[in-house]
Amino acid sequence: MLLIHLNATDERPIYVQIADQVKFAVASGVLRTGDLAPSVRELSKQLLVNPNTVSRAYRELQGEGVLELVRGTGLQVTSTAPEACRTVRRELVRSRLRSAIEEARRSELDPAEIESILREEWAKGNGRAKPTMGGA
Amino acid sequence: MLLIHLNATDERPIYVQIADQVKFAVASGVLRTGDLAPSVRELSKQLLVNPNTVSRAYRELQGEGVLELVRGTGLQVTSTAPEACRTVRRELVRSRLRSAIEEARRSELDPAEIESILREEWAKGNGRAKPTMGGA
Amino acid sequence: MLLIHLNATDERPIYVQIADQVKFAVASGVLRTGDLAPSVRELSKQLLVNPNTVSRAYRELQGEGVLELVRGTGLQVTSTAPEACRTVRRELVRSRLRSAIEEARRSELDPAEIESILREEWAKGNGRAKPTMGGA
Amino acid sequence: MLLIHLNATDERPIYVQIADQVKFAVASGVLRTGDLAPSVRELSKQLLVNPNTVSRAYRELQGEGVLELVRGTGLQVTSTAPEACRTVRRELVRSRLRSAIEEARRSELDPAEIESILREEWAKGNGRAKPTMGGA
DNA sequence: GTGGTCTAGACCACC
DNA sequence: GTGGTCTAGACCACG
Repeated sequence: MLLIHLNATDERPIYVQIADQVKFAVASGVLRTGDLAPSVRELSKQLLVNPNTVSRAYRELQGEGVLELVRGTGLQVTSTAPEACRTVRRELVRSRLRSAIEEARRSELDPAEIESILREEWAKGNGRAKPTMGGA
Repeated sequence: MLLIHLNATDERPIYVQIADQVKFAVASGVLRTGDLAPSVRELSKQLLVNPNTVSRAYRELQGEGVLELVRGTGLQVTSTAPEACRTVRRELVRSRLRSAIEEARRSELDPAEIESILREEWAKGNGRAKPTMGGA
Repeated sequence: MLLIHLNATDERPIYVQIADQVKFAVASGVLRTGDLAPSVRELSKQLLVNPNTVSRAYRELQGEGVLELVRGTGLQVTSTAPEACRTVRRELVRSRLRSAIEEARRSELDPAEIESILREEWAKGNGRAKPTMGGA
Repeated sequence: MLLIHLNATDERPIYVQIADQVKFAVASGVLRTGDLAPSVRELSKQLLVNPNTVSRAYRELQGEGVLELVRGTGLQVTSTAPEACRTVRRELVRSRLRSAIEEARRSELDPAEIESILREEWAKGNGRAKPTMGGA
């Protein structure tokens, strides 16, 4: 079962958050070609969100060729989706990181300080096995 | 004289961009306690923006205690602003970076790959004088 | 349904009157946590006021944590609002009374006379059920 | 020498605060018929206020017959001023108290609570010799 | 349907 | 000159 977590403080539209997470699920193999996405009703109930919102997320995903409608059955992950989502995922991640970094630069905060923040935040979520960034 | 530059591609509202840049100016000492912010009319002319929009930015800044109204004179940088703006700036930068990094993790992209993206993007904007991140 | 009454003779801006009355409504339980404030358009129609004016009142209320935006739905009374509004109301009332009294004192009018004015004005609006102030 | 104290948090225009306090000074005998009001320059220096502001206060006072221009000398307290100011003072005090009380009522705060606030605030500034309000 | 943003322009009070 | 308030109305994103 697909787990999607909405972040109320996230300023991005809910439907974008949903669509992105579906893409992530496809990229990481949680959803595979031929799998059905959760029904609009089910997911909307689970997320306590208006069905229109889920619907819109799915519409976007159809537009991007990630899901396709199989009449009488539901929305199925396409055969091209996994590959595409892996690429998309990389670019999504990159673009968000880039824009955050760019904005940090625009703030005219001391670059050294930005870098130290970056290191701290990156280190935070890493188990002791992965403290590579920043080295020594 | 305070230089503010609007970025049309920036998705944030104009008034937020203005307010943030004023805060950054205060944080970096370009505007000091007691200085007057550029007048609403002047700044609106300079930015080719409606006076109401500038006004709104300034109102937010009053609400945050960065500016205070001196009747008939203009909006003055408060005595508490510089310190506050420095903190705010740091936290603003940190929180944006953090949320981008958190989402990257949620994407279940290989952490090593995230780290490499991070390094690349950070390196991009740095002159050759500052290639420290990532170390040796 | 929330009843708001604008007072043309009141020197305070319309948007402040609206915001205050919403706070009072929350304080007195007419609006409860989770309730939606009247929509901007609806209230603006009811009060014969520009939607922007209502909007501004609501924006202040968001800034004070009384209302929060539920995207596509409306503005909801927050969980912390009722308690906060009760406190705010009390302090608002107190501070207005205090400053009026302080100024009365600064006028060097005979204190006995001030007190008699106070009693008169307080008595004015009280039904016969509440003539307690000033004792006997 | 006339002591005037401006209250920055007071929302009333500065010129009104000045004019009112001059009237209070006349009412209480600090300034008497024939006395000269402090010069515009002197008072503006003392209050750290724009001379125009003092000027405007004096203009109002001339309009109300409290001061009159004696050419080459300054602004003199008129013969009718003391009597007039005593009346005006009473009405000023009353009207501010009244409007504060009216607003308290509009807040729908429990009247008993308003009354208790009123008593507290009134008691605050009274020496032990004058705890009359509210009786026992 | 909801609110948010922005423009244009009027009017006012204050200094 | 300064900012504040308000109106009128357009456009957009979200649900």
